Amino acid sequence: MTTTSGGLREFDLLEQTWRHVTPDTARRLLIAASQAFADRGYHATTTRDIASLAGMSPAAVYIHYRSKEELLFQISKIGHELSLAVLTEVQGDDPTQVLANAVSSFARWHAEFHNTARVVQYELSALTPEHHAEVVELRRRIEAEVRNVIEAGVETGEFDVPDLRGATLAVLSLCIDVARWYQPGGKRSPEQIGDLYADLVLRMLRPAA
Amino acid sequence: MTTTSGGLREFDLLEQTWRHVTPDTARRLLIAASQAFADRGYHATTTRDIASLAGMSPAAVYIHYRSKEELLFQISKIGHELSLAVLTEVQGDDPTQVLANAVSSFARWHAEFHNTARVVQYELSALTPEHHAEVVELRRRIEAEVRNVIEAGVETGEFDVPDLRGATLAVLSLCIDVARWYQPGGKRSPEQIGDLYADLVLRMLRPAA
DNA sequence: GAACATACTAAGCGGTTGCTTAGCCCTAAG
DNA sequence: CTTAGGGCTAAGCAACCGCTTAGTATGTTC
Repeated sequence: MTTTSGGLREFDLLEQTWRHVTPDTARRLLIAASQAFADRGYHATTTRDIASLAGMSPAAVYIHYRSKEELLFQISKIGHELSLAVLTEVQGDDPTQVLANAVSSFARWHAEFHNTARVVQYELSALTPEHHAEVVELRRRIEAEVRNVIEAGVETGEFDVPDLRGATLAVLSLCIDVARWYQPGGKRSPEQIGDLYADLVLRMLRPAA
Repeated sequence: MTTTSGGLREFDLLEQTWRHVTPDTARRLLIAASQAFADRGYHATTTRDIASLAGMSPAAVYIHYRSKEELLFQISKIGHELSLAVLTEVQGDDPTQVLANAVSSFARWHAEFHNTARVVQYELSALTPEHHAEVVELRRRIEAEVRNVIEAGVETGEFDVPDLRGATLAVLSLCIDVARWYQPGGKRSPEQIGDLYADLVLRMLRPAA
């Protein structure tokens, strides 16, 4: 049973994202770090902030993670994998349905899990070159997933796009940017944002009259 | 005469944005700061980085600016004003033309001046509450400018949108996110991005067949 | 040429950073 | 009861942070 209180609801969503991380203390540190990184940014967050949010001493961080950057990498990697999974799990009878579900789910994910999404989308440059490369490969697969759905719709004649890669870029960009402007207390729920965006994207790709 | 070399071309664009700032040294510091803030982020940039990029000693910063945050505020304020001006200067015979020009120019600005645009879009939370409020007012005017154009098109029947504020949000979001993914060496020029996006947005808002 | 103003630098201050060290507490096997 | 080991903390280290102070070089005014 989840509560409806703002702060606790936020915490529940973070718990949901990181539920597979063990042991318990390592998970609490990841949750604290993703909260802090999303709120203040990676560089503005101190290891003392993270430890304090997790209710521990500053030194406790280094029992479970080698460095502050390793904490960022875990969040970024798992976050990318989750957002990719959201896309690969999408179903539908035809490209129109599949794309509508993909956009709806992907945009909704960036709203609902905007904390994780912000770290995923805006802290790439703080990763070490090796970790950055690993994450870029996941991003390539996310882009390919969306491009393939649009391409399938072009082949059936359901979509009409002048520039496949350009359209893919725009669709992804639209969904990703939700993480920037979304606010939990706002007038649109994550579900409503997903519906709105699925509709707008289908309008954008439909053939002319 | 501008050079075609990457690094110098970038510097020319920054010069163009800040050409009204005087004295000379204050402008050089602003250019250095916007370069560094865009590349590494505000919090990851030190005042020594900025001074060094401007070819001066760390103390020189404080002759022209009260603090590092004041440097950020100047960049953010002027940047917001410039991007608002891009929208207000747009012309056209009908809402369709005006919106196409607005989207084309606004998206193009976020590509061409992606350095400034990144500071404008991603460092809001590093401003003091007073400076933040001042900049939020400019953002409100930017949103209103786009919303009014779309509304005008809905009234003439040129556009068909199920949700005016939702459509405005999506159009703005699309253009703003250009600053995140644009890379100077990429295969699309700022002009091409502007054209692509104007086309996609008009497709999104056109009435059904 | 004396007096002043402006633009800058060298040096450094107090505080904070990521991270380490040394040791304590608790559990559990021998 | 002893001993070993993992999880944690108190204390602190070296480096770095934003910013200040004291002083120097240069040009201008009378």
